[in-house]
Amino acid sequence: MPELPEVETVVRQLRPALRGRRIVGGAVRWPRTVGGRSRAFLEGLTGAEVDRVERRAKYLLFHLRREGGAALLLGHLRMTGRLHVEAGTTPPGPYERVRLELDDGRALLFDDVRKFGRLRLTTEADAALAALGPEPLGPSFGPAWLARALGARRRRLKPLLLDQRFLAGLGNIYVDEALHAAGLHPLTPSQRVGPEAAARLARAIRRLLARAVKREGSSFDAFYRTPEGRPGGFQDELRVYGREGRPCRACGTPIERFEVGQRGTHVCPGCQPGPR
DNA sequence: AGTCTATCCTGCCGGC
DNA sequence: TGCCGGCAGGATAGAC
Repeated sequence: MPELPEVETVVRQLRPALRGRRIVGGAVRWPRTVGGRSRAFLEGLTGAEVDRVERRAKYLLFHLRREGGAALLLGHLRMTGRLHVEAGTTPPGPYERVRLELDDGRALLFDDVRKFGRLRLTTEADAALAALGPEPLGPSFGPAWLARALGARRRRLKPLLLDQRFLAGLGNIYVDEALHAAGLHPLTPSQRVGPEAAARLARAIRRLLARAVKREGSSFDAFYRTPEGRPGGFQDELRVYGREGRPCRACGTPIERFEVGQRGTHVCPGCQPGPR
């Protein structure tokens, strides 16, 4: 599933192909992907020039220059979304939901098997962006911030770390991996995590994400591919996610899987002693 | 304030 | 072999 490292990979690969390009037309094959108003969506985009391509949490930000002023095309891949640039003559695949034609004869394609992904035309003041927590690879996140933030909440670690308003960019895979790397159990109440453990967790999160970006993300199933069509490489380095019943690479204890907040959760009982 | 449930979707897998 | 129920999962809304 696309989380921060996967989205960062997509942004990095799309950036050179899109910067300076003008959108000359397009087609919406599944209106809900763009919020239901396909006509307004395409009219708002046609003629716009892509200024910058950036990432914020798991969102892709396409900053646009238009005659009527600046705008923002906001993308979210959710579970199975895929954005890639292909020749404009590429026939639509079975899961193509949106296509934006570019002035160089190519096209930006949005494929999405499960149709949860979204493209939305908005502005930089979008409420969804304003509500996000800090970037785990950014300057405001670190051991001190995390220790204070965990103490200020009374929630179990896993749902809290998945909450994008608390910290933006982690998903199910990297939360499980970060908690294992820090030796923390997902059910631990956040206010019971001391400064030392919080520092360990903060460092684990940064190290993990940076490494995963380097490996172009994790391709755990058939869904995630980079825009250039390659699978990521970080799945080879996963220590708990998807490894139920197999021995922990650190201590040999079989990895266990259970539900936390309706999420498949993986722990090593040896490395991550339970709370209480 | 925090937790739980349902919703959106489809492909895939296990059971029969 | 084939049908079918259940599951996975990011974000969000609403109930408790």
